[in-house]
Amino acid sequence: MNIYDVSHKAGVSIATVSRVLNGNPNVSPKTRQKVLDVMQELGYTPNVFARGLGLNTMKTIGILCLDSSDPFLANAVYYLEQNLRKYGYDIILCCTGYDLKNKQKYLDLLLSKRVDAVILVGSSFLEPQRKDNTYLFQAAASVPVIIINGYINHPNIYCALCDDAQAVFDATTKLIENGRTNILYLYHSKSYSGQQKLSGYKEAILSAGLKLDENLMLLCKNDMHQTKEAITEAAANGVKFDAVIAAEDLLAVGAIKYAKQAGLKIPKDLAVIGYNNSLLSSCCEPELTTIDNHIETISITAVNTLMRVFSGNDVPNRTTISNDLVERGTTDFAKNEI
Amino acid sequence: MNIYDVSHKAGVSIATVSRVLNGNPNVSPKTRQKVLDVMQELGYTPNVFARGLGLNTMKTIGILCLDSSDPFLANAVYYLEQNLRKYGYDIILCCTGYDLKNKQKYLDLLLSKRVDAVILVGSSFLEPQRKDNTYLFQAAASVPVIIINGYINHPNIYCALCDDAQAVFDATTKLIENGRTNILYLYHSKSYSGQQKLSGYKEAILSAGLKLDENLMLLCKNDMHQTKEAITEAAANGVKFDAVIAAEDLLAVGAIKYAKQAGLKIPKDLAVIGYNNSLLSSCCEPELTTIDNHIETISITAVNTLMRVFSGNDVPNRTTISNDLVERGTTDFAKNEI
DNA sequence: AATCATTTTGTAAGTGCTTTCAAATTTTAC
DNA sequence: GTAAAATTTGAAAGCACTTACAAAATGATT
Repeated sequence: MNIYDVSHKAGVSIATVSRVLNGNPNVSPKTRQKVLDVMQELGYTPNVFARGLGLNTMKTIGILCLDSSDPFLANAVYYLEQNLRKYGYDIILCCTGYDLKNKQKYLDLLLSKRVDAVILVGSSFLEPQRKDNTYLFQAAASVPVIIINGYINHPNIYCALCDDAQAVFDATTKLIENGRTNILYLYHSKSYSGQQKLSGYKEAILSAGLKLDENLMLLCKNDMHQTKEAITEAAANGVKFDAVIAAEDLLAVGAIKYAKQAGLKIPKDLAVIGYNNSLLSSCCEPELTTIDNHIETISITAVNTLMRVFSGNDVPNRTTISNDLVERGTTDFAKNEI
Repeated sequence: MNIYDVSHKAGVSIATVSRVLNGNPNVSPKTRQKVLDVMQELGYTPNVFARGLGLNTMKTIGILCLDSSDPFLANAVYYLEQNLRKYGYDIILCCTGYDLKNKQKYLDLLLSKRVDAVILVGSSFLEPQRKDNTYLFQAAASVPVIIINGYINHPNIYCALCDDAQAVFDATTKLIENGRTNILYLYHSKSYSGQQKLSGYKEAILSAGLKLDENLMLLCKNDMHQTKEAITEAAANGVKFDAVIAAEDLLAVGAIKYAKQAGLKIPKDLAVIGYNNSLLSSCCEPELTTIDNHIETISITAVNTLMRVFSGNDVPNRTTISNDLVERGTTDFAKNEI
C-alpha cells in the first residue's frame, strides 16, 4: 500500500497525491477531494521513512531528561509532550542520568535520528565549565536547542526558566522578616539553577545584614531519608537553625521528618519552605509551603519559542517566567492580605 | 555526507559500507577496519530515514500512557525507557488521557510512525467492553502489543502484571486478622487492574465471613483532597470504618488527611494501606503501609518479553510478577518475624 | 477564434540506504 | 599447481516518497 496505489485508484499521478499529502495549494479542489476520498477509502498512511528521506524531518522533538521518574521532571516532560503534540510533533524521550558521557551519547543519538529540535529538561545539562558544554554547541549547530530552567548564551540555544535566584531571595527574605535568623539551606545539585537558588539565598542573608554561615548550607542527596540524616548530623554537630529552605520539595520533606524526629513543632520551632510545588508538598504533614516555579507555563513557553524558531521568526534567547510562594502549613507568615 | 562519501574514501563499494554498518559477518576484518576508520574520520552517521526505508524499522517502541506525570506511571515509563535502551531501542512517548478516541488516535499515530512495538502503560487501555478493544486488536495485527498491568487474551498481545486481586486479598485479610472489621475500600478507576483489586477486596471480606457493604466501597477522584472530602462525606452519612485500603497511594494519603481532620489516631483508630509503594508513601506522616507491585520488575519483564518476541521465540502471553506488603506506620500488625 | 497568461498536472530525477545475485578473490584439498 | 569450495566484493534494483521542470489544461483578453 503506497502512493502508487492511491494515484492509480484516483486516476492521477503520484506527484498530485504527494501534493495533497503536503497541503500544496497547487491542486484543484476537485482533484484534492478525489485523492482524499481514495486515501480514506484505502486507509492509506504515508510511509514516514520515505517521507523523512525527502523532507529530512520527521516532526519529532528529542527530549533529554535526567530521570523522568522525578516528580518535577516528569511534570515538565508531560507538559512538553502535551503541547508539542498540539503542533503535530512527537517526542523521543531519553533519560540520561548524571553522567556527562551519557548525556553526550544520547544527544548524538537524538541527532542521528534527525530530530527537529532538542529540549533539555533541567539545568543539569549545563556543565559548570563552559568548555564542557561544547556538546551542546555542536548540537545547536544542527538543530535548535531549548533548555528548561537553565541559561547559557548561544545563538541557537533558547532558554525558558524561572528566576530561581529571585524566588529564593524573596522566600528567604520573608523568613527573615518573619523573625527567623538561622536559616538552613538544603540543596543537592550544583547545576545552573542550583547555583542560582543558592546565590539567591546568600544575597538575602547578606542584604538583611546577617552573616553567611557555611554550616547552614547543607549539600544533601536527592532522598528524603538521607536528607533527614544529614540534618540530624548537622544538628548533632551544633548547627542551630529555626528555618529551612530547600532547593527541592523532596529535601524539604526530609526536613519535616527531621523535625518530627527531633520533637520540633512546625512551624513554631522550625519553618520549612520547599521548591517546585510538586505533589509531595501537599502530601506531607503539615503541608509544605513551597515556591511554585510554574513549570507548566515554562513548558508552554518553551514549545511556543520552538515553534517561532521553526517559522523563522526572531526569538529572544531567554524567557523568564514568574514564580510565587504557595503558603501552606510549614510557615506562619502574618497574613498581610489586603 | 552519505554512504557514497564513505565508500569513495575507503575505496570500497557502498554495499560493503552497508554491510559494515549492519554488522554483516561477510566482510573481511581488514576492509571492515578500513571502513570503520573512514567513518570515524568523517564523523559519518547513517541517515535513519534511508535506513528505515530499507529495513522498515527504526528500532523505536511507542509508549502509550494515560498521564506521565502520575508518579506511578512516570516510574513505569522510566524503567521501560532505561531497559529498552539497553537493547538499542528508543521510545516515543504519547500521553493520551482517558478519552478512548484519543487513545485510538495516538495508537494510529504510533503505527504510522512504524514503531516496532507498542507498550501500553496501565490497564486503563483495556476497555470494559471487549468490542471496544478492537483498536488494540488492529494494532496487534501489525506489531506486538505489550500491556503493563492488564490482561487480555490475544495472540499478539503480551501482558506483564502483578496479581492485583491476590495482593489486595492478602492485605485485606491481614487487616481482618488484625481485628479490623469495617474496612473502607477506596478506588478511582474501573480499569482492568481496578476491577481486579476490587474483587480481591470483596473476596477477602467474604472469605472472612463478613458482609459486603456497598457503602464501604468508595469511588473517588484521583486527588488526595477530593478523596479526603469524599471520606468526610461518607463518615457524615454514618459510614463506620476502622481501616482503609486504597487502590492508589494518592487515595490513601487522602485517608490520612481525613484521619488528621477527624482527630483519629493512625493506626490505632484507623489503619491505612496504600498501593504502589510510590514516593508519596514515604512522604506522608505517618509513613504509609503499602502494597509494592514491583513496577520495575514488571517493566523489565515487559521489555524482555518483547525482545523474545522480536527474536521469534514462543513467549507466554501473560507473565505475573509477585508483590509484597511494605509495612510502615499506618498499620500495627503484630510483628511475627521469625 | 486566436493568443497569451495562469493554473493544474505529470514525468523523471533525486533522497540514502539495504539486499540480491553474480563476479572476483581467497582458501582448501588433492 | 590446479580445481573446487568458500569467502569476499560490487553492480544494480528496490524502498516510498518529494520536487523541479516541462507539458497540458484552463481561463482571460482581444
